[in-house]
Amino acid sequence: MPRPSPPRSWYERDAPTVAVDLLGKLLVVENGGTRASGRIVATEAYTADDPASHSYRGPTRRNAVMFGPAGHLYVYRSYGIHWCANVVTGAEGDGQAVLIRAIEPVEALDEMFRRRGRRPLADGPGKLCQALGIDGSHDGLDLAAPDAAVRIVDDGTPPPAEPVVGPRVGISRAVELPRRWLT
DNA sequence: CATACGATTGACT
DNA sequence: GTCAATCGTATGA
Repeated sequence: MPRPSPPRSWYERDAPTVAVDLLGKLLVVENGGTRASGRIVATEAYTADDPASHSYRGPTRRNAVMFGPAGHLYVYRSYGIHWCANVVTGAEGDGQAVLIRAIEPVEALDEMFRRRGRRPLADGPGKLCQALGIDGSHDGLDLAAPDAAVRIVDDGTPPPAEPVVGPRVGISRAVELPRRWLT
């Protein structure tokens, strides 16, 4: 039997460590009676000492969840248009999170296409939130709760033996920091 | 109060 | 390759 959902302590490690361990896990969302999921294939770690991180300048109303306990979902609006989902990591008050950058669709592909209206389905942080139906109402959700609408699931698929460290994208500061991982 | 801008995406040259 | 969409947030007057 796969371990359905990692315990909170799994999320309480540093963001770069959790970012690598998230690769290969399933991101599962239950919405209006339907269950959609995808395998996480790209992540990026953000810490408070990173000028590109929302937490760099301390807690604000938007990033409050980042400074809360690990294992919660930090969802923010990007460019006034898209939603992006992060997993909060580290100790409470650290301001760490891992951005889910891409998934490979696994369950409910038709539902994803219905939500997206086009392909590709989920190869970017905004696209995967649209495909899975993640929005601002999920901000602060506890991923470690057994009955949570959004969960991280370990289905036994091993993580990549050697995750690739890729260049950071979509940001204008600290582009050189090796914090983005791909399978 | 004013305003510049973004952890993106999609359309277009 | 370039660029607009679109609006909440952060920052400074």
